Amino acid sequence: MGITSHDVARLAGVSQPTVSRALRGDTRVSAATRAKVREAATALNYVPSEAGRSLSTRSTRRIGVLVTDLTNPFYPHLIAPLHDELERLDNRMMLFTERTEAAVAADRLLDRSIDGVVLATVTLDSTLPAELRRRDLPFVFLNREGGSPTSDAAVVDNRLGGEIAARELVRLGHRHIAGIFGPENTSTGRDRELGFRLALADAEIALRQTHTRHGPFEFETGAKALADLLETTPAPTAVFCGNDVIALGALDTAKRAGVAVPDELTVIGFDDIPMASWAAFELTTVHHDMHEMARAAARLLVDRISGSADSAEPRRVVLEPELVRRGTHAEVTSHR
Amino acid sequence: MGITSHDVARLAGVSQPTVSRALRGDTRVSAATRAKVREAATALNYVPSEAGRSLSTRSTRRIGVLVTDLTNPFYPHLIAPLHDELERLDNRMMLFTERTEAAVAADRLLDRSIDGVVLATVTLDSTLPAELRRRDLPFVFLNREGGSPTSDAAVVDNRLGGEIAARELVRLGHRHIAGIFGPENTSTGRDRELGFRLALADAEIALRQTHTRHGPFEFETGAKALADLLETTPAPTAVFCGNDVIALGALDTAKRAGVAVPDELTVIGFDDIPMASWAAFELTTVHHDMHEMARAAARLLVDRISGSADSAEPRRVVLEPELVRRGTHAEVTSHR
DNA sequence: ACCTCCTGTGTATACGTATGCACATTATTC
DNA sequence: GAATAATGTGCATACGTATACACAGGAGGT
Repeated sequence: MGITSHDVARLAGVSQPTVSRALRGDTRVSAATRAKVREAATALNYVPSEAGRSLSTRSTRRIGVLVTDLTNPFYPHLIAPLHDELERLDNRMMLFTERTEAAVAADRLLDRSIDGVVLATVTLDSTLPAELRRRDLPFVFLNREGGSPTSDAAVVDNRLGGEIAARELVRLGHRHIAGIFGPENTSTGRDRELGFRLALADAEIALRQTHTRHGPFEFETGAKALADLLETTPAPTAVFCGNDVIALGALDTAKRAGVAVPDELTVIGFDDIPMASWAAFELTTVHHDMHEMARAAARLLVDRISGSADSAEPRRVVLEPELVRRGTHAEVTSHR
Repeated sequence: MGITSHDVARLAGVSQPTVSRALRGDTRVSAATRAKVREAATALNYVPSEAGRSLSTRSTRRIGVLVTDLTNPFYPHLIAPLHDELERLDNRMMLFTERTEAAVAADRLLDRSIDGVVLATVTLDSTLPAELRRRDLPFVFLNREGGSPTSDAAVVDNRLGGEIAARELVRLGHRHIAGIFGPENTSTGRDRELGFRLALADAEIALRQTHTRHGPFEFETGAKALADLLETTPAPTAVFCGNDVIALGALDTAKRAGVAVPDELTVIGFDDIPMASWAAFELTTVHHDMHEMARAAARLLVDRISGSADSAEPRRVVLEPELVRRGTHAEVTSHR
């Protein structure tokens, strides 16, 4: 059935350990033997068994990636570069898309089939980070952070991003401002809202309770929330959305309701996913380098696993956001 | 470090094999012993080693999924239900997003770390299916098929889908018709084009060479191709796109070029991804049940692996497409 | 009381690779 | 030319789990 190193050894006329050494580039093996072994291995189409190797080396070169919802257009743009960087570092990616993140999932992570975990959609109240730490399974936060600050993480300066959005709205003369924020139990949701509120407060602009909504970072959140907000008086002239996907939902509702963007309503998003620049949207948004963030997370984790980040203090990579002005923002023309 | 079944055995005062039997629900183990073992396992937070189990059982309950590009909005909607169905069948998903699909990738698949493969972006000329068959690694085609017809597959009736699109354009009175098709070396690209051409021919409408483009199933393909097509004379009054993502690219160009859809140009897509129904697009498209297709692929593969599809002939699940009329189609009003 | 059968558990071993250690062979040194 | 060092390879074993098989002990039958 499966070709093993013993088969290769027999054909090459050497012992099994010599096969292992020859193929792994052990310098103590002679050139002649190495050639013989390589030849035999090729002839038999030998591929080393991953399970055997893992059992022996106690390392799998496999990384678990936890995401709640793949169909959210945001995550693929995080996962793709993450995958590529992990491959570059000679690790394979194992994707877990769990709605639950419960104890059930934990066993999947703790069966020693992965060397570490990338947490991309953790909530602030999740017990998973603590559990992983307790079991000595290395992990890194990507995009979102957990409650405990003593972990490796690759994130954006979300608070600054919120401030940037707020300052732009102020600059454009908006006074009736609304916010459709992400979940309060995520670091991204919380920090973007915090920065936004602080900068508005600095400009002495109130963010009314009635102009505030929260929800998951999904299209439907923006769609429903804006429908609500359009009913309020005074109607907001601008709305800041917790991320681009929410903003796209808001734009959808605006279009259906016949509200002109940006003439009657300014919309600002967060993330600058590729769709934001499509002609159908031309979304003004807070940009950051998602690819670099994902790659940084991969590097942090692999460093941690290899121990070159030797039980050192946690390392954080924080990216700078910046505003990208496109077509969904405008100065206030008339407001009563 | 890691807790093993030996540790559990010692604590429970039994032998290691008894631990294995007790935890796996072997009926020959007494209730009392089972309880003791369970208790010890819980106390120690024991999680069985995946590598040890795989080595012993020669099965990993892990499925490889091959996709070229995750950031293409189409694939997440295939991968999400695939993941869920695999989990439901007690298998884990291992994602491989390879630009290459070369021999490099093959070793990843052949190291016995997966029990089977879902091929979601195979080309007709790929040698991978033959290689997998040669190594006795079960696989299933999802969405696209390879050249060899003797494999399990879950696909759409793409030819019928192409015919449906063509008939609709004919019905609407279009005579100057264009096509932006997918790659000719994919079954989806080829069959949709074939069906489209056949149905047009039935209506005695010519599809001019100058009104035909091919390219990867990407946004840019549609965007660039439509820019080209708008330069031709007579300009097409309708364009059929190989899939929705291409169609969205075409809509993007139409919008930028000031071409009114559907008044001046009818656009029809394929797949009916969720974005197609967004207000920004309202894309008329050929719908099929992507979720069911993905789930079917998962079931076919798992059946094949478990051997209940005992070396039987290949099984194909073919889904029926149907037209969904939204806002990007219209009758021809004036044409010279 | 003997034999048989069944139930439950332990013993031995397989799965495939990697590595510490011993050892044989050859090269090096004085 | 003998002692020593360097080089290359094999032997034994570990990694953690699952399973074929042996076997002890008790139940049931006559």
